[in-house]
Amino acid sequence: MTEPRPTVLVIEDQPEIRQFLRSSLGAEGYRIVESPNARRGTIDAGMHKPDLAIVDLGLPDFDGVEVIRRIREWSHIPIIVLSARIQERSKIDALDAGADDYITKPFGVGELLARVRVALRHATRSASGSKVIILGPTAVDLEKRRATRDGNEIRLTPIELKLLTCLAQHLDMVVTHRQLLREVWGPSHEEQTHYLRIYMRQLREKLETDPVQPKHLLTETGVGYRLVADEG
Amino acid sequence: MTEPRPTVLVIEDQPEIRQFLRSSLGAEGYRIVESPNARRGTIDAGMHKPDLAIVDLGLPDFDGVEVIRRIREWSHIPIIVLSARIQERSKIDALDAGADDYITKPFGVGELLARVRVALRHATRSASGSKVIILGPTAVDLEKRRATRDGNEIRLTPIELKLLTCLAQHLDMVVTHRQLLREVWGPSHEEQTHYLRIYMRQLREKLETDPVQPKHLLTETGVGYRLVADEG
DNA sequence: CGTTTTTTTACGGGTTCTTTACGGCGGCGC
DNA sequence: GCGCCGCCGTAAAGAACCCGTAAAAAAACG
Repeated sequence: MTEPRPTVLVIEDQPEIRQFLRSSLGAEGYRIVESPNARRGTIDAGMHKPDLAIVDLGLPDFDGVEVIRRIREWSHIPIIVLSARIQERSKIDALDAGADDYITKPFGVGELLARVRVALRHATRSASGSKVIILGPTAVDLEKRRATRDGNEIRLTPIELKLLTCLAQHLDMVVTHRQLLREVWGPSHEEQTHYLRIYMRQLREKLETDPVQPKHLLTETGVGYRLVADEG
Repeated sequence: MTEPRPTVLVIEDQPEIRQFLRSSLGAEGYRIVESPNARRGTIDAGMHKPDLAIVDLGLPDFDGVEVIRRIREWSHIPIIVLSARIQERSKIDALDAGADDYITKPFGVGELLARVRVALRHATRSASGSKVIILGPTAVDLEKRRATRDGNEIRLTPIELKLLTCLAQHLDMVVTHRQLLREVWGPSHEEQTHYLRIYMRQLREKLETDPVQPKHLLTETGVGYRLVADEG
């Protein structure tokens, strides 16, 4: 809207993938800044102040997770992680470190652009929104701790609300199991992922039209959960 | 409106955020006073007598919650808390200490200005206008410390009135157990939640049409209570 | 001294949280 | 292809917690 050309920083060592990203994103009108390694990446992030960063995890000099940590020390821009299937573990580490989303190689143009759009939209939305999220027939006001469905009030327990808040703060983005458990139950319960299964079901029961095929409270197998809201 | 230029005190250590606040609020015509740390912040608050204070929780010298306590010792100006911590814990602490609102980083201009407006409006209203709350058949005038039901006066004990006032100051919002106990009985009685149960029942008996199914004095299980008034 | 108000004590019922158990689905190795 | 295993969803029951209610004792008040 107001921004004519969002700037995307790409931190990636493999030339072919850089080429691919450059042409895909360039065709959509994004301005691209490329960094071939982690060191340059952190520097370029500070210099160019991009609107979005795409970071490969397998970098030659040091780990992509470290790049994310350093960027997160001073900036809240959305970060999308690029990972091979083998790096399942470090993918989750990256999300825990502050990344917002991930794409598993190999990937296509469509998926890439979709996630980039979502990430940028999230940035502008979280910047200028009152904290009311619309999920189909239900609306949740996190400030007032109240939820309505088709106009009628529905009751949310403290834990349900904490979970929802945590997911809403990373709207449209992935939140890992560890993150959720740490925020809601505390660091000592980081391993008890079955809590999440139970409460996600309850939340779906209360919020979703069809709890069996959720449209908003989505599960990212092996990683965490994602809350997708409607346009306001 | 009547005030030409409300003064906003910003207590924040990070220069970028100070810059952001200065430009955002300055463009709206507010006068800005900036303090880089907690110590200066409490001093500046006393010197400049601002109409509103924005306080970061993560300050270098001592905690933002402490700043709030010190300001609250002598002033009732609205205080908005700024924090990167998502934890529910510090949020509750800040509100308990006397903060009025809470913004989680990152945030945008729109959200900031909206909250500032709300806070200032709240302040001028509670300062000037005679505050009368309508709860179905009963009306409560907090200024005159009187309540009527269907026109006849009903007697409220001092504690009942304090509780009602405390809830009314955060109309439509949840007030935590601790907050209520602290305001009414003092900090040393923060644990005795059974006081609340007893007095809430008494209040409902006097105010509600059907005390068993309250329409205005609502309980938020595990958190606190909420007062909902009718539209005026 | 009598009345009003506050504090103390006790109990029952309801909600919420935790624990435990089972079945389905998909990947992965054999 | 087949069975194993990890991950997820579902269900239900037990425990823990919170809330409302009642009533008596203590304190404050005039």
